[in-house]
Amino acid sequence: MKSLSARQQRMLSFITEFLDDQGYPPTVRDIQNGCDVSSTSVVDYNLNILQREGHIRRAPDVSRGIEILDGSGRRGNMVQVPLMGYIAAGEPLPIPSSEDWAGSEPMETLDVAKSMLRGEKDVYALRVRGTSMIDAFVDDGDVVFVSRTGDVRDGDMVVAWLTIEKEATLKRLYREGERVRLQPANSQMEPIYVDAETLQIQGKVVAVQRDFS
Amino acid sequence: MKSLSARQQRMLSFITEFLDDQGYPPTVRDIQNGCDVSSTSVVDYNLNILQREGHIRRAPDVSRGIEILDGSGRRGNMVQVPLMGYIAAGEPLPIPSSEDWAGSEPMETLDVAKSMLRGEKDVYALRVRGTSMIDAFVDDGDVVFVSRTGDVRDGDMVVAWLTIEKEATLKRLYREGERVRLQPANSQMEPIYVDAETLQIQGKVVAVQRDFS
DNA sequence: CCAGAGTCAGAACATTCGTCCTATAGTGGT
DNA sequence: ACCACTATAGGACGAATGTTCTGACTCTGG
Repeated sequence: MKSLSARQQRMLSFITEFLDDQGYPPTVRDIQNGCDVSSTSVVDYNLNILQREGHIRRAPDVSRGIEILDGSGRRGNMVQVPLMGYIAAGEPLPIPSSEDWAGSEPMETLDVAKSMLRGEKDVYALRVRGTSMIDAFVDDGDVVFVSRTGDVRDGDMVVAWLTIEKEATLKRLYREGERVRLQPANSQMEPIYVDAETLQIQGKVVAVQRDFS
Repeated sequence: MKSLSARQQRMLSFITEFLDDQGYPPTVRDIQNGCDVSSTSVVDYNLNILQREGHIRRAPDVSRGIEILDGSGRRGNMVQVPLMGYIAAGEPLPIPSSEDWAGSEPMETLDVAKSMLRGEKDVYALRVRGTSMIDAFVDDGDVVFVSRTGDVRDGDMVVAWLTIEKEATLKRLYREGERVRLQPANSQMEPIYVDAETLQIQGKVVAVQRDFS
């Protein structure tokens, strides 16, 4: 990939800014004016180079048919994740079944980059209340992102609901025959063992996020 | 704000999907075909309603001049944060001065939602190596987002470099006259006190993120 | 039943806009 | 000097596209 000329770099950043400002791409003549080019043919010429080098994609015969490929701040790279409620030891978990959730009212959502979700689908978020998740390095106020996927493998960090103790907790899960070993993320703490019957897995933890005010 | 007719809702979601797929907005005739409308004038008519109700913004006489206003998955809501390197106790910190950094090579970047950065500017990211940050609830492999802003107030979580011990650490900072109190986030651990001279503040911690593989 | 508002169809019109043709410099290689 | 290649201009053609005009259909309230 060759390096871009000054004019080409200027055009590329102009297109990006124009897109951020206006919400739609610029025309050839917009670029011509914005970058002090004296002819539309020069813009066309350099746009083709930008396309050849993989920076943009052009749709032929389509006005404003420019798509920016690099710089991943693109629209499709963001997802809105529903914040379903709180998770705390001793409190019942909001159990978001897919159907329930599809028809439910629009609730608070969090914007996150798709890359943060590791390609997991069907993700929701829970805010941690209290310091009961300390053994998973999760503090009061943190947000955990949970994937509802059924595919939970040994060693995954899961949201577990202990039906007897009536406690929600974040642990790494290992199936050991009849029983299940729940291993804290914090190596200084001991694992606990429970009967597989007394455990409900609410989902796999994909990411944790902590903000400071 | 009136509720939208079925056709208007269909048009709105069509525009959104078209934008995600193509990277640029649809034309009136694209919408006409995509939503099974028999005339461009009907599309124009309903687009004006969508604009009046605040869902889109139209630029007059501009092809594809449609900007989607609601739905926050918009391009401008994402930022690319440079991942500057590692932070670990005992290792020197990469010190990204603004000038240094502006001219430096393109490095790995992380996509994050703007909302996660709490409006902080001049943010970079560091990956935590080792378990030396446990007292800040930060584990090996976590990513911390740091704002280079000069505005650090008492109680803020900061990236501190102890020049004598040659250690990097994450602590809450309180200025107490000549000396500085560095308070771990973990309440079970004791604060440490250092001379203000032996401390370099590399920035304020804005957020922490942990991914599971 | 009628008036008026809201919605829709079809077509024509005037721009906007991508593309292409031609021409002029500059550069490096032979 | 000659040629190939790249970058730049100016302009013109034709397709793409927003806008507008006319007419019709439905529905509601009086």
